[in-house]
Amino acid sequence: MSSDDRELYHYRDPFSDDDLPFFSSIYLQRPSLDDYGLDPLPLPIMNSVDYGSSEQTFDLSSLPFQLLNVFGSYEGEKFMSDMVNDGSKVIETPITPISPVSWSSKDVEGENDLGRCKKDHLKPEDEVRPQPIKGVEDGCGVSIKLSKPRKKGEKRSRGPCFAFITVSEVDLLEDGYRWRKYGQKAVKNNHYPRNYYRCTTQKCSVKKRVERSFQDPKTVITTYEGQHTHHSPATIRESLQC
DNA sequence: CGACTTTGACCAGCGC
DNA sequence: GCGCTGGTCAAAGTCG
Repeated sequence: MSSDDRELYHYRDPFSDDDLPFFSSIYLQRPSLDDYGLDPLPLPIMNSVDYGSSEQTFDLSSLPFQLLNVFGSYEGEKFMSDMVNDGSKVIETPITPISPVSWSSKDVEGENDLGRCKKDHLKPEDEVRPQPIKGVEDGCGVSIKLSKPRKKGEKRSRGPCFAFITVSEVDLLEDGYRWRKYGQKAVKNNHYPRNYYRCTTQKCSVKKRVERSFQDPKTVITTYEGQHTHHSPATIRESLQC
């Protein structure tokens, strides 16, 4: 990726605190857009991941940064929202072939460069232009609708999860929630350990895994699992100030 | 002293 | 069944 591209994908001004309430040295990028032959396009803002049949939403708007790529799963099936916004349309890209196994650590294992992972999964003709799948544009942002029936004999999923890639100096991105580290594990094919965090709020079972890419140490892969049963403490703080 | 991190042990799933 | 690997637990240590 060229330096110009990196500049394009900076989350606003990385050296200004004005629009970065939690950190100032992080920018997001499409890690492998070039691999698809896609041109850089204006950034969309994702509002939420809608878990479809469960009628539950993970509020992405609570994250203090824009998401460019979201990788996730629901009921054991993967999706990738490779958001391409041409000003009027948002195209979402399924990860194909859809795996019957849940998107747990095994799926991330050895795929620290998720861009390469996607390329491996996609046939050359698929790389030319993503195939649209269900998507909703609500005027000010984007939601991902997920409603996938579980196949018979499918391994039980631990629940909806999604991951996104950031380029960051720090492993643990400040997302407004409080996390307690409960484990660290060396993972295969990566000399950087994987860290396990749990939301510290009582009765909230959200977990996240954070690992640094072996191939690009600047890249941090954060995987969220579950849904918060409460509002972000940071959001509460902000509302109190208003 | 409470909250949090560290880290070795344990367990389960999976492939062979 | 066995070994490998990832995920979690829990005791001990650290920090404010």
